[in-house]
Amino acid sequence: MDIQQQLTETIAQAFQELFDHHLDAKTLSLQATRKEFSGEYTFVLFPYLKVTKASPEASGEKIGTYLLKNLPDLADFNVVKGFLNLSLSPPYWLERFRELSLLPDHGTFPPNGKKVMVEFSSPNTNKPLHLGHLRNNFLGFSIAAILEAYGYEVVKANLVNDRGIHICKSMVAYEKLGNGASPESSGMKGDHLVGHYYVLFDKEYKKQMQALQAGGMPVEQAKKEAAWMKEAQEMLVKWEANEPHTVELWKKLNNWVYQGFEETYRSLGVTFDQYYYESDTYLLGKDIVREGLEKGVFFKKENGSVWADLSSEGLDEKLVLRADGTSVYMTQDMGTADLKYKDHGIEKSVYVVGNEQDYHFEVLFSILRKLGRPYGSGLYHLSYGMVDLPSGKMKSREGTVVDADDLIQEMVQTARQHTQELGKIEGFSEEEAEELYRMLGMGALKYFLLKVDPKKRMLFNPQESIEFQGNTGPFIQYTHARIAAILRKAAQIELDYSCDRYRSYTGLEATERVVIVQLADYEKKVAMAAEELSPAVIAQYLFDLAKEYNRFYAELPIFSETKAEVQAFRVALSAEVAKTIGSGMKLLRIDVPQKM
RNA sequence: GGUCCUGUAGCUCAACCGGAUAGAGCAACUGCCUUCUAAGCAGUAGGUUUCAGGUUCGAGUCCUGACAGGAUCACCA
Repeated sequence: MDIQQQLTETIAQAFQELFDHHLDAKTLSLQATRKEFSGEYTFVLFPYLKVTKASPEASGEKIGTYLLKNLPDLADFNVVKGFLNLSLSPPYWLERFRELSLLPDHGTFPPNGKKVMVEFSSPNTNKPLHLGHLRNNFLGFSIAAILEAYGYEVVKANLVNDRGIHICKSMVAYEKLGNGASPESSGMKGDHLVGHYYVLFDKEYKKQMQALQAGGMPVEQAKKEAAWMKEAQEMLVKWEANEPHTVELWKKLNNWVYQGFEETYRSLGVTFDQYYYESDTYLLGKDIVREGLEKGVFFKKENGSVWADLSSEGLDEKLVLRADGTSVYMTQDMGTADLKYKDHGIEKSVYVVGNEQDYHFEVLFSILRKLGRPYGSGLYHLSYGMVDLPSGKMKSREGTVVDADDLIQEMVQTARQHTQELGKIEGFSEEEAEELYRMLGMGALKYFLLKVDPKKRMLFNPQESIEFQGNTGPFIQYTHARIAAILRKAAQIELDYSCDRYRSYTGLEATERVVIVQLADYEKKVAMAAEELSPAVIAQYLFDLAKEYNRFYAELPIFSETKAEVQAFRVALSAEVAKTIGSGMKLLRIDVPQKM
C-alpha cells in the first residue's frame, strides 16, 4: 500500500481511538511539507479542531504520538501551528528508492485498452509554419507521448487545410507573377515560395482596394470588388467544379508546400500516424445535418438554412448549413469527427487548437453530444494561448511573424556558438558536434514553448532570444550529461552500484532524501500531465528534479567518498535521476546528450 | 455591447485545485573551479498577488463589482 494511504488511514484510526470520532480516510489529504520545515508530508489540523476539542499544538502532539507508535516507517514528527509534519525513516526512503530503481519503466502505466486521437499541427497550405505553429506542434506531439505513457493507444493526426480561399489567393498571385517559378528555379523551400505569393497577393489586393476607395467606393464593397479578390473567388468556384487547369495548379503548389513541411517536420522531429485533407473532408457532415433535423437537434429557418439552438446551454444559435445547401466549417468538423471515429474507433479525441477557437469547439462538442455520438464524452479541446511578440500579435500579412525554419536555424546556431565558446567539444567528431548543437538548440526551443501552462498566452522576445541557463532545456540536458560522465567513470572503475551494495547505508543526507522524494513523485506527475493535458507539468517537474540533483552534486562527493555503500548509493541515485530525466524529456520529445 | 480567458518581483514564469513566512529563472550584486562537466552551486536584494468588497479558522486560489489586456460573437476558414 502506498505510504500516503497508510498515513491517512492511521490518522483516521487515531481519530477513532483518541477522540472517538469516525473519519473516512479517503477524505483526508496530505500535502508536501514546505522546504523550510522538517518532514516530507504534512497533515493540516485546522479543520478538525472541533473534533479534537484541543489547541492545534496539543491535537498535533496527540495524533503524532499515536502515529509514531503505530507506524514503523514514521521516524519523527513536529507540530508547527496547525500543521503536523511527518518525517519518514531513512530506511523507508532507501527501500522506496530501491523499489523505484528496479522498475524497468518508471512512470509508464500499463495499457488501459483505450484509444485516443490527438489532432495537432493542422497547417494551412498557403504559407510556411511560424512560431505559433511550433507551440501547437510541440504541444500535440508531447501530449501524444504523455497519453501513451499513461496507457492509451495514441493516433497522431494531422488535418491539413489544403483548400479554400486562402490557397486560391496564392494561386492567383502565382499565375500572375510567378513566371513558372519553382522551388528548384528559385532556390526557395516550397512552402516559403507559395507563402511569398500569398504575401504578394495581399500587397496587390490592398493596392486595388485603395484605388477603388479613392474612386469613392465604400470599404466593404471595395473589399469584394477588387479584381484579384474576384479572381480568387472564381478560382475557388472552378476548383470546386474540378476544372482541370485549376486543379493541376492547386496540386502543383500544394505539393511544393508538402515538401517544405516535410522538411520542417523532420527538423522538429514530429511525425503523424494519420493525415486528413480538407479537400477530402470538406463535403462531409451534410448527412449529419439531415440526421440532426430528424432528431430535432437542428431546425430549419424559412430561407432553408439549418441551425443548432444551444441557448439552453448558454450558447446561442449556430449555423450548420447555409441556405444554398453548402457547408460551413461546423458542418465539415462534425463530419470529420465521425470519420475519425469510423477510422479508428477512438473513445477519446484531443484537438490541439488555439484558444481563438474556444467557442467553436464548445459548440461542436455540444452538438456531437446532443446527437448522441458514442465518443461524445471523450472530446477535449487542448486550447492554448497565442505566442505574442513584444510588439503584440504576430501577423503574417504584416510580416511580423517569426518563421519556424529561421528560428530553428538560429537556435542551432546559438547552441553552436555557445558550446564553442565554452570549449566543450573536445573529442567530438564533426558529426557528433553538429548532432549536439541540434539537440541543444531544439531542446532549448521545445522546452521554452512547453514549460508554460498551455492555456496561457506567452511572450517571445526575439531580441533576448532563448536562454541556455536556468530554467531551460539545456540546463536539464546538462544535468543528464553530467550524470552520464559519472556513470562512465563508474563503469571504468567497475563500480557495482546494484541495490544490495547500498542496503547497509543508514546515513541518508537531507539532499539525498529530497532527491528520492522527488523521484518518487514522477509517476504522479505523468498522470497529472495526462489528465490536465499539460506538458508543462512534466517540464516543471524535470527542472525541480535537475535543480535538486545539482545541489546534491555540489554538496556531496561521490568517488572520493570512502565508504563503499555510500559511494554505491550515490552512483545509483545519480543513475536513477538520469533515467527519470531521460524518460521525462522523452515525454517532451527532447533528446538528451551523453556529453556536452 | 454579450460571452469567455488572463492579470503574481524590473522581465519571463511557478505555486500540488482553500493551507504555513507567495517560489524559481533571467537581469543586478557577493562568494565557490588543483577532487566526479562552473550550461553548475551557495548567498544578497527585489511583492499591498491590478483595485474594492464578500465567504471562513485561513484567500494569489472561491463569490460580487470595478479597472486593464486579449479572444470570440459572420450564410468567413
